[in-house]
Amino acid sequence: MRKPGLNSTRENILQYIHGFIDERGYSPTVRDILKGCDISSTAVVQYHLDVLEKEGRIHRDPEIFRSIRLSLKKNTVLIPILGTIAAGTPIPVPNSDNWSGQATETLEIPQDMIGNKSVFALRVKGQSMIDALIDDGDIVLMESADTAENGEMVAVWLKDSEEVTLKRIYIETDRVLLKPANQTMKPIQQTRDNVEIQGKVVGVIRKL
Amino acid sequence: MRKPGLNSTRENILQYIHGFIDERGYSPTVRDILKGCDISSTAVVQYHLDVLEKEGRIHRDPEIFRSIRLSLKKNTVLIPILGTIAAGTPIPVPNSDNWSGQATETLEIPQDMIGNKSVFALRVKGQSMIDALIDDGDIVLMESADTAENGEMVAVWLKDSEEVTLKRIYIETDRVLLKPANQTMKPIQQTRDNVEIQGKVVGVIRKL
DNA sequence: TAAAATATGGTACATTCGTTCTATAAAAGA
DNA sequence: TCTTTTATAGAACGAATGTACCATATTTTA
Repeated sequence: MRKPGLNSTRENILQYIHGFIDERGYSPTVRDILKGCDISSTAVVQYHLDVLEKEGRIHRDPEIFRSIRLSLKKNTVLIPILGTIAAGTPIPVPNSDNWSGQATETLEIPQDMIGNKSVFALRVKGQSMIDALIDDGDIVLMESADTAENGEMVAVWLKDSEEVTLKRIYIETDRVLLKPANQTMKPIQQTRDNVEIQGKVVGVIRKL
Repeated sequence: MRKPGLNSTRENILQYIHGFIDERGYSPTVRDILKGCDISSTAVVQYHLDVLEKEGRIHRDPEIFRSIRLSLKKNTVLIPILGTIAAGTPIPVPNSDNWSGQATETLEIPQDMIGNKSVFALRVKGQSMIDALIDDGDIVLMESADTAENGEMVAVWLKDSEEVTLKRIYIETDRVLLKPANQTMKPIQQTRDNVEIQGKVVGVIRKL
């Protein structure tokens, strides 16, 4: 067989459909694909479309012209707003159960803001994050994680004071430095076993 | 003539097309519209489609089935990032000339973040806006305006110090109060003729 | 190597569907 | 009222297009 997923005719067709829709705003016909992919018979196109549909990568409606739809997402993504974060609140970690469509509220954001990462959103309540330049009512986009690179903005759970706060993290050998985003404010020190990373902050959205 | 824009056949058609695309993912044919809008001749549909296209509300490609596209925006909008704002920089006000496609960079944001307002974006340089919880690199969404309601976040040009700053504005009889978004910081007073409103801030986006 | 699965080609039918032509009615402007 | 514009109607032509049938090549599996 040909290269499993790469340069095969079928991947070409898929890519062609994608580009066609992108450019023209509607789907190509069998014969558009035929020309666009240098195929010499409509039956071949039909054959590959049948396979692609069985694989769930496209949808078609029988006997309806230009009805091909890609199963790909668009360039915007629906993010579930899982809840509220405030000082003293642990972050509700999303698991595959409570995830699907059950978030009472969602937020549509451009896909390039989050890349491929699995992201959820939290509404910030109160001014407790204000030293990270995050105000009451702001929405933070979070990626769940329990580790982080130095300098990343993370949500950390401080065990002794029992609160969550957003800070830039710098892990050193014997301690952890938590710096507010606001450079005029001083970093705080924590012992390594007192901080528990809950997630990385990948974005902030403020509607006024 | 019928009600100018409301319940006319043409508006029905437009709404039907919108719903059809939303639901099926491709455009209706002339005959789909015929059935969906209780019209008894394809020529009538054709006639209204011709008018709609002349009005610029739809696009079609001749002799291509299901090629109707709505001129409506999707639920995301491309915002031009017109430039950079920093302390001391006046805001470049967009006029119809420099607007079209010439902004070197654009930002795709959800349409419900700005409603119907005409909005542009500025990248914030430096920490000069940090007391308004706006950091270096943040993008502010602005609506040009030279007046504002009390309590709105506005970009104001301070004549004496020759700088732009983002603050909440409260106009009183004899003076203007400018409050940072950060409630722990004190407001500053200005005489009314020293402040010049450049625009309203309608959103903040921070990518991390 | 034989058989089965997968991929490619050629052709043609039947429907779908954009378009056009003509006629008539209703509304607006003069 | 007469004319012009706008809207509705019926029908039909012909091109666009999904689909089916058959044959053949290529690759995989046994």
